Order: sequence, then C-alpha cells, then structure tokens
Amino acid sequence: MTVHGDLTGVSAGENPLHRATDILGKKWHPLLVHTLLTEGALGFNDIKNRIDGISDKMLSEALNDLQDAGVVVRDVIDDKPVRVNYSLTPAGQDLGPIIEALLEWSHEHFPENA
Amino acid sequence: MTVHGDLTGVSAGENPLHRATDILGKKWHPLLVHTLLTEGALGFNDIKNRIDGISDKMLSEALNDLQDAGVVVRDVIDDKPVRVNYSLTPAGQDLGPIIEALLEWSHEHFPENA
DNA sequence: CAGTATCCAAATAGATACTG
DNA sequence: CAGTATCTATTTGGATACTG
Repeated sequence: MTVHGDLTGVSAGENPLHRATDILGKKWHPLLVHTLLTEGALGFNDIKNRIDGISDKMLSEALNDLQDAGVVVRDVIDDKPVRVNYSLTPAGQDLGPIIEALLEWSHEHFPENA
Repeated sequence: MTVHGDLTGVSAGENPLHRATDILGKKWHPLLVHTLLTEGALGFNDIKNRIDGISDKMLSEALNDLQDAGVVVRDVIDDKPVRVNYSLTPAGQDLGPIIEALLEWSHEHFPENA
C-alpha cells in the first residue's frame, strides 16, 4: 500500500507542495535550475547565453527568487572585473532528479512534442 | 555518471518540461491531481468539498485544463440527475509519485513549514 | 448536481533603457 | 561583466450571478 501525504482539505497556497510548485511553475525557473544542474556554477552572462530568449530582467528576477527559495547560491569572486557565480544549494540539487522525472514523464506520455 | 536530458539552449515554452510545469505551476492543479490520486474518481461537488477555498469557476477551469492536458478524464453517468465523474488518466497517475517526491523534498529541506 | 458568463483585481512577463 | 528601473501587456485568479 502506498502512503500518500495528506493534503486533503488544505487550501492551495499554504501547503508544503506550494514551495516546490511555486518554483516549478514560473516560466524560466525550472530551465534555470536544470541548466545549473547540468553545467555547474555559471556567471550571469554564461547563463544568459545558455537560456535562449531570457532577458536580463527575467534572469535577474529568477535568480533572486531562487536565492530566496533556498535553491540557488550566489558567490562573488572578487576579481577585476568582479565575477559572480551561481550554483545550486543541496536543496536545488535534490530538485534535479525530480525535474528529470518530469522530463521522463513527458517523453513517456507525450512523445510527439519531445 | 548521471545522464541528464538535454535542455540546453532551449527556450522555455516549447520544451517538454513545459508540459509538466504548466500543470504543476497552476494554483489548484497539483492539489486537484493529488486529490483524485488519493481518493479516486469524484464528482464535481465532491471535489469542491475536498479542496478548501476553490470556487466553481476555478474548479471548472482546472478540470478543463487537466482534460486538455491528458491528465484527467471526464465520465458522464447518465442518471437522473446526471452524474459526472472525474478521474486520472494513466499519465495523471504517473504524476502522483512525482508530486509525492515534491512533497518529500519540501519536508526534507524546509521542515519548518510542513 | 454540474457547470458557464461577466466583470474586475492582482500577479507575471516583456521591451527598453540605464548604472557601477 | 552584472545587474536595476520603469512602464506596459498579458495571464491568472476571484466574486457574483446565472443556467440546464
């Protein structure tokens, strides 16, 4: 028998699931996490070049969100010019397999658009 | 070595991940899937009574979205009055473990809000 | 019981320009 | 290189009322 977490009667918005879906549901966030997952630590413009179509503003906001969510860390390397590296926290890394599972789910059930 | 699906250089919106995150990111959808997962087939008002705070309109929209996404099926039972049952497709059921994983992820990394 | 229509508010996304 | 500010457009969410 599979035990499922009890969410019955809960209102969306203050349930534990929300912490995860709030990240996954944003337009660029999952892609961003996935990029850091596969490529390791990257600088601002490195990320920009890897995510097609993202603007400075969107990337900046996404990175801030993800830091607040405890998924991404920002490291300032004090060179000239200054370097900033973004990478995943342990929580961020643990999101990896789940994103992979989502990808696999999509491939399995909707092979046409993948 | 873990092989990760290649999403590099892809623009959000037309990638396979999007099919899943588009569902998970909506306010009521994950909860709705989770409810059908743990309780099986339910009628419109049965669902309403189990998801606290959801309005008719929101539930209606969510159910339509989920049908379009291939995650939920609608069965009309031709009684008097008419009964309608909503349940998960195989794709919807396969989303279950992923939602559980998300829940577990949240508990593990952010025990305070669960 | 099982929904849809309408109208409005709030959140999110995008373009463009600018800064240290 | 690494961002923020501003302003606008689009999407989503919610209240209320109504239908077969």
